[in-house]
Amino acid sequence: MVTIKDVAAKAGVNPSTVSRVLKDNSSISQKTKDRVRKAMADLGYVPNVAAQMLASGLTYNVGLVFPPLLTPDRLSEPFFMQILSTITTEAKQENFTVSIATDMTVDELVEQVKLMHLQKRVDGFIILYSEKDDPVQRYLLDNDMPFVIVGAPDGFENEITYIDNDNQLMAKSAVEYLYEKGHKNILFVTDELESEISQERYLGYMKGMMKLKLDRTPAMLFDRHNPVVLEKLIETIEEKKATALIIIGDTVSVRVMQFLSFYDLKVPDDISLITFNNSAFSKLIHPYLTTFDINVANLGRSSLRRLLEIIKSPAPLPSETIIVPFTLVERESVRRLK
Amino acid sequence: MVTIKDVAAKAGVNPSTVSRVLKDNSSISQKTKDRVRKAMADLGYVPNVAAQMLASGLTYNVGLVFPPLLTPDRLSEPFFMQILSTITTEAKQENFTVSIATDMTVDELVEQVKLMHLQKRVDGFIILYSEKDDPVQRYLLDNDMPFVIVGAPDGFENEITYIDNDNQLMAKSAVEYLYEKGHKNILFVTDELESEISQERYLGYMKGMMKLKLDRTPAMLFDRHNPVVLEKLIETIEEKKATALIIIGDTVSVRVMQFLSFYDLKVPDDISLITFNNSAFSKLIHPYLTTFDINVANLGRSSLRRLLEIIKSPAPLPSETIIVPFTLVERESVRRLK
DNA sequence: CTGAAAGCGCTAACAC
DNA sequence: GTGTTAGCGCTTTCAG
Repeated sequence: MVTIKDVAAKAGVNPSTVSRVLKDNSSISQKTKDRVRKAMADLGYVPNVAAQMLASGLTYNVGLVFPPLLTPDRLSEPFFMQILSTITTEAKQENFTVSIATDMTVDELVEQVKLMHLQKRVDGFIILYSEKDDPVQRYLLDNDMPFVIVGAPDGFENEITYIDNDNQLMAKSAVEYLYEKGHKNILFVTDELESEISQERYLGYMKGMMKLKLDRTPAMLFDRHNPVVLEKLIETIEEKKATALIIIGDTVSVRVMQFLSFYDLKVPDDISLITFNNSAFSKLIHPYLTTFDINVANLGRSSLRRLLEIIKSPAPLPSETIIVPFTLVERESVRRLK
Repeated sequence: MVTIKDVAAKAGVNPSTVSRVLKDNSSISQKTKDRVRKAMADLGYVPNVAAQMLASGLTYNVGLVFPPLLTPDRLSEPFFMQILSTITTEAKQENFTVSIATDMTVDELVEQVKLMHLQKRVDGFIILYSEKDDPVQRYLLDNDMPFVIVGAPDGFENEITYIDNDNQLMAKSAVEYLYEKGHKNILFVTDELESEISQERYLGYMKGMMKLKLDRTPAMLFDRHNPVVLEKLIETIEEKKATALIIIGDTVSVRVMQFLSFYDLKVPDDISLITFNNSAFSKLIHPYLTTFDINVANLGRSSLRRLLEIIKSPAPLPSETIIVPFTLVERESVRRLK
């Protein structure tokens, strides 16, 4: 194995000089930098991270924390692989690597995170979910470990950095888009009401409807295992003469579409549909879904960038919320009303 | 930070003794082991991995290599998140962590793998795809880096350890299952013919049909962007009076189902459908799919276990192919013929 | 069965 | 600008 010493010998300098060149230290003359770099290249030198870690206390590794898998289906959402992939790619550019924490429950998750922290395996974390009173957040906060959260702020807004889309604005835009297409009787449909995402999007729907002076309806639940809820949805559609649905996400939309077909409601002929995420599901079957692209690549890139800034900053950085723009992808599920 | 020295002092022994206790070295008396362990617990000692790595050369970290994302949709398959999650969980049990390599092309991928290897960040790799003449495999082989592959053997069978299902047997079982249900005119449908998986499953179909003396049809392609291929599929179904389709996977099946509905063919009333993977897609819309569960948890566990054996073994271990059993999940897409 | 001591490869004051 | 010199925390011969 070729070490810093070999390089130093070959370049005729001291090991510490080589170390400085590695860090592109400004107090080394260009001339010796060139000489040392040449020696490195000639010898095929690659720094040993373990040694670097031990000496510097930095790991050049970040931890990526997935949501607890109580609902295993959740991980089937393409979002997670997408963001994993963009974060890893981005990290490579910065010479960082990525390690994973994933488990069934928050308790096991916090154990993993704790271990990674205590063993000094990572310099910081990116968390891919946000829950109130999350023990993982609590632990990292208590131990001054840098971290950012991808998702909707949910408490701690002033202590934690969040990276997210503007879900309210997105839902509001959905209303406006449908209105432009001639729709006025619009319903908001979701499969759960607790999450920040669902609440924010519902709020955006309300705002949009209010601004356009349209008749607002409380959020409709879609639970494929609950007949009364399903019944209620159909009733409301008829009663309100709804011509368009804003649905919480791609996956749910596919299910809703099939559900509607059981009642002979065709999308988009009888009813239009607009949704969020632009995942692989939106092009699974026809009609392909008109959907908001949440720009996962950008979410991933921003979260890693910001985390590295926090890690590298000597003084604690102020928390902030970073908003990533979205775009509307028009496909086949919305039709223009005359 | 509490170090091995603090523990040694507290327990009244030499640091090297503490180190030995950490490794559960057999030459330490039970008495001192107990004493040292108590000291560790009291002080809340956690070994510093960087120091361990540097001194021992081991990292207690494995690399997980995802397929190149030329076809980004591929990562939408729930398989990848599932196996990522089982491997990480399993690794934690063994006190290992997991790092990720994922990128757009094999060339970038091999760069990442190379870096992880040269920097000595990992002790070995698990590769989640197999391609002929894959540069990643080549590199690891050339550099004596331990690794295993999850997927179908595709060359190098004698040098590399594979973990996979028996895809031939699975497809053969599909034929037999359909036959029991009264089906005789059975077609095999896939979205691509090149991969080992698709070839193996097709071979299994052929074997099964042959054994039952049924009429075999060449593999049918399903390409949603190619009208002539689609046309051909429908023609063949009519011509052969097919009553059942064996389809390469869940995702494709959902698309095929919708395609069939355009021609007024209902599943399972007019035509039955059996498929593979048992991912979230198989319960996305009705009829829920009858599908083979490939037992991802087992694939993940076996691959990690085996990799650790290879890593820990002083002498090179013989390569082998590990077959993980599958199970059939009966749902709604196959009906019994009278 | 346990202790002593020499590193593992690199970093970071501190000199000059 | 560059060299000197202690370590970082742990492992691993080698003694005894």
